[in-house]
Amino acid sequence: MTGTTRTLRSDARRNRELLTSTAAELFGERGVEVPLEEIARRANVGIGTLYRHFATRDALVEAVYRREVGLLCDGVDELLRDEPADAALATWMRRFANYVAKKRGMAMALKSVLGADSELFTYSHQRIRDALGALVAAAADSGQIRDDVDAEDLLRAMSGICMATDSPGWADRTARLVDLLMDGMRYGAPGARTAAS
Amino acid sequence: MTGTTRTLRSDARRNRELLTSTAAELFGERGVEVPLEEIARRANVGIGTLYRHFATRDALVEAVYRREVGLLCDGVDELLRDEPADAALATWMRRFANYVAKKRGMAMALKSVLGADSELFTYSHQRIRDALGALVAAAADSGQIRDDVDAEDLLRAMSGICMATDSPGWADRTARLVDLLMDGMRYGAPGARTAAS
DNA sequence: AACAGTAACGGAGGCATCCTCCGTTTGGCA
DNA sequence: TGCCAAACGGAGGATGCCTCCGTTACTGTT
Repeated sequence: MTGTTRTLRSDARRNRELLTSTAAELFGERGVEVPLEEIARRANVGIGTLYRHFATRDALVEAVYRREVGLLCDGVDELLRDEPADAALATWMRRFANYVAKKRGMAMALKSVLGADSELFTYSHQRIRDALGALVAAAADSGQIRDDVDAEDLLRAMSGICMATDSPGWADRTARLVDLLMDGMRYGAPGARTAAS
Repeated sequence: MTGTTRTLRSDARRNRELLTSTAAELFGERGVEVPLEEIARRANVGIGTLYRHFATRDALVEAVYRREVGLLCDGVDELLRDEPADAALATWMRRFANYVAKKRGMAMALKSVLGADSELFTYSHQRIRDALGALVAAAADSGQIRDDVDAEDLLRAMSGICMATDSPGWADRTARLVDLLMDGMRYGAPGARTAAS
């Protein structure tokens, strides 16, 4: 019924993927203004192919953005497999901060085109909130943090922390703030390990 | 000592002014993406002149932004001369909302280039806060609103109101909210006129 | 395995915009 | 009045955008 999902031919799917990942690289290296021709060249496809998949620059930026949010959020499972839940939570928060720092330019480019209330933002907010929610739940379940931490609140706090990722020394400041949050969440948790002291 | 203020030759000053006002017009009509050549043409100057005054598009956008903030804030005096202080305050808040609605694209363009913490934003925030402060003080002095209204708080409220200036019906909603704020400020004021009922 | 048929590809080329460069003009001072 | 640095204007080279159409190669069929 939805119909939209007409299966792509294999080469088309490959090229599309190739284009978004290449674009992600280049956007990261040199900002959203890189010539589309260069993206196509680096991905070893013709410029025509790029335009068929992404009719406008914004469409490409949007696709890249979606992909990045996806990668960030999909990382959660692996993280939870590899470290204790509280460490995983801390790692992910740091990763999130880095992500925001790197992608700022892209987010701005998007906003200027879509208006802050578009479906894309609702989607990515939800996506991120869920990832964070999973981490918080896991850490709370294992008793490593308190069980009254709300993911939405935590996300808001993170946004605040990430506001100033261009001022000098932001990396350190961010790290300290993340630690602070972690300590706050560990305080009074069943599993005891009350940080520092 | 500051040196920067080397006096411009009269024709240069005239052209510079002409360029910013023309650019303001065109940005308003068709967004920040208008060809620079067109701006130059409409201002009756050569493209070279435009580039001499504004080395990059961003420099021009910034100049226009500064100018607009200036105009908005300078309007306060006239407003206070022409209407009672509380009406002036209301008018200005409405004007502010309109301004934000119109200039959103421009602000976004700037942000994506400057980072949210640049001097420009500090400056314009201060400028706006002062304008609002003057209006609030005047209205409080004349007893038309309470005297415990903080301009900074009011500005924050306005920002909130202006967040959604692209959703349908924003104009009406904004007007109602401004009225609401005004009523709130009038409530319990010495000069009595407690709105509605 | 050979064969459509069609989805997808590639890139030349036309068009728009950017921005530099330099010959010409002009305001302002002595 | 005459000088000259400051300012002007716009031609043109460089770059990037995007369309269009001839070519390539998946995929389902016999």
